[in-house]
Amino acid sequence: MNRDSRLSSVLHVLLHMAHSDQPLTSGQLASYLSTNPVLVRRVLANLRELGYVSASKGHGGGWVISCDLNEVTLHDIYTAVGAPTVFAMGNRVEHPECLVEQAVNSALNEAFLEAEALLVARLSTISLADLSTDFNRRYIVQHKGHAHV
Amino acid sequence: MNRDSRLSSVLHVLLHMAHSDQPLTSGQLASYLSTNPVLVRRVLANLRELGYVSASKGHGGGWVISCDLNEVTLHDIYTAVGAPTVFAMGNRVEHPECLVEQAVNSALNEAFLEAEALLVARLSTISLADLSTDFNRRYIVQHKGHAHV
DNA sequence: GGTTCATGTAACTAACGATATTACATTTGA
DNA sequence: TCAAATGTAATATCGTTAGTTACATGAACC
Repeated sequence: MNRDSRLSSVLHVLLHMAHSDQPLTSGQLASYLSTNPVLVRRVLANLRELGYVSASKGHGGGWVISCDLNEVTLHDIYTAVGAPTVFAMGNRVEHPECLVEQAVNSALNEAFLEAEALLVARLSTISLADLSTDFNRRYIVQHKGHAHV
Repeated sequence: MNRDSRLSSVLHVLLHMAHSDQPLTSGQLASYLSTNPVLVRRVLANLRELGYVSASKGHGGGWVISCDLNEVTLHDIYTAVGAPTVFAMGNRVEHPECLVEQAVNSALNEAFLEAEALLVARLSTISLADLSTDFNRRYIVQHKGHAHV
């Protein structure tokens, strides 16, 4: 199956933007992801409409974060990129009159909805600032005590 | 995304088999799913290799359940059909050296693994017999008290 | 024995969605 | 004015599930 990596991608570039003191172009961000600048502009366009980032054109332009990292959670970003389908599995076409299918779908749906609720709850507890803190911790470890600005 | 419905499908036909007193052909089972007999044979072949069902050829042949409904859980069936990918989302190609990606992937992976663990736990608590019981309950409700055999 | 009905399985096609690419208009700053 | 950047549409690529066709094999019934 072709897994949707937009959430992972956009978090990746957001964190790069959070640790840059100047705008980053879609070309630079794309190189971090080993992908195409158009994809970056496309996925960041969703965040721009919600005010999480802003873009400027022309020389010295690019993308900057325009929100409080403490206020935005991974669930907010998940929603911003279009709340992609969580599960790669699902029911077949519904045949509402088939009692067998009703019994099966009822059991599966309950299990999937519980798992999705837990996932959403977890994503809601993690802010972009938490990710940034974790990055700084990793940076300090790798550079033996010298903190990243 | 193209959602995998093999688990749902196979549970559906298993329950039909559980409530039939004679073998059901792949053609009959396919009509319950509005699909093709070959697909049914393909997905049931996995269960046959594990002894959950057995098939007989020729006149009067078809598929029957050959396991104890109380002993087999939805997780067993999930495993039998190949343990399909649970989530439709995932990380991009890994760049192990990028600390930003490490921080993002760490947070996402933890959330996804927790949700998957809950899903597996739920599927493990539901037996085929539970589904059968639920079907009978629905049957009685619809037929105003006359139980299905 | 021969016919019919069923599974077993390989090979191929179709459909779908995420990703990737190309192209070009628009805006901005030096 | 020119170069650099976004904005966006149109299109191609790729991988996976689902669906189809074809045919070999085996079993039951006459």
